[in-house]
Amino acid sequence: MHSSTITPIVSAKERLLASAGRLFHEHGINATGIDLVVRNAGVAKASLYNNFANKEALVVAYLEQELDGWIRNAHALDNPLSPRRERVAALFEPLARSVELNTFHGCPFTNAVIELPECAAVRTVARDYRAVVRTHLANLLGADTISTAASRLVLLYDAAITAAKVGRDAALVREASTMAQELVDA
Amino acid sequence: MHSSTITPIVSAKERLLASAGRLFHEHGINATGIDLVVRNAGVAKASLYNNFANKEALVVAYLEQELDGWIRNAHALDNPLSPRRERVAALFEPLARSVELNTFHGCPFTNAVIELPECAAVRTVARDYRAVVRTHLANLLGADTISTAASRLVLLYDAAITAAKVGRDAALVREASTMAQELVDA
DNA sequence: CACTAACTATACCGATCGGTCTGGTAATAT
DNA sequence: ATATTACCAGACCGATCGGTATAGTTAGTG
Repeated sequence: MHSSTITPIVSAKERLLASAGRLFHEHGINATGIDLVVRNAGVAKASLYNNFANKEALVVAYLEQELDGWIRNAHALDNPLSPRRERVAALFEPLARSVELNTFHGCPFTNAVIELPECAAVRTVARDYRAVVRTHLANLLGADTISTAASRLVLLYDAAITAAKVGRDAALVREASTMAQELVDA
Repeated sequence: MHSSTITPIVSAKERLLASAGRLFHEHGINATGIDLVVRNAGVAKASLYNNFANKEALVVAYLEQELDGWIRNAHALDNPLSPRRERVAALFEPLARSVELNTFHGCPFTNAVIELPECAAVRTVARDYRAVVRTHLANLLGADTISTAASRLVLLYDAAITAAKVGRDAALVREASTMAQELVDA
């Protein structure tokens, strides 16, 4: 097989995921109807249901895409040769910036858990995401990582996101960054 | 005037707010339809629209009620004569407990901001809430409060809530509590 | 060529949403 | 006695939701 059909330059599935990624993240999952996702993707409604069982499956695929994006972004921002405090700052500073630009729409996983509190599949991806963040932050601390320190970094990252989303306070985000930097330097 | 009508033991408005408080908080705002709120309150639908302009007004009233509740609860938990670290613990520990009991449904204000991201009135109450929390935590730090320390306590409280809601991790909530206790003791 | 597979376009479905309207009851105020 | 006020019960409305069905198009494959 390996892509037997040439089909459009990008497949309907890819267009749908791109559309869902934009709309779900910017306007929320419940506020984004299937029809809008389809129209925005420039795709037929049937193509959605050929590629995804239902809206929930699309949401899960969207979240998995976001998780993948988080990982790639975190690696792109990270320079393992830099001092630890700079590696921390590189992770937090874009958050503060997007608050200032009013482009921050919250953590996709937190948002999804709150919007669909009874959806087990959403909780699963959210759990995966949190494990990934924890691992990334632990690596950043180095081989001598104490479990407690990694937990504290996770908490500060959580805090920064809430300060950004609900508080819309870039200074508060930077204060969280400062705390995290103090932590990794200790 | 001052309560000229004796009417039912509790007014329709009170019953509606009690119903909305339970349902919005436990199942989410968007997932809770008007009809359910009305039925659960044991009240006529018209009574809802006699007391509130629309669902959004009911949501705002619900949030104002939650803010009032937060303040009263915070004062009830707080003993100004206790050491600072104990006063901090008293605020965080119930959070950890409710995670263990699986009764934690998240911060009503954060949830509302995420569920209704374009509702200005919701953002206003959320802002009020955050100001109240900050003031309470600053008082807890004492008269010699540095602004930075109060910000850090706010961040740790935000962190504990996310750890509780998304992570469902009571240990993580207690780690946030420990960080906050270290902060107020310094 | 015939076949299949992915796709588009759109009509349609039942359910549910927020909100309105009608009509009736009970108690207070004048 | 009569208005007024607060309430209840429930039919009803248009809009929108997630999801299905129909029918036709396009392009690569044996």
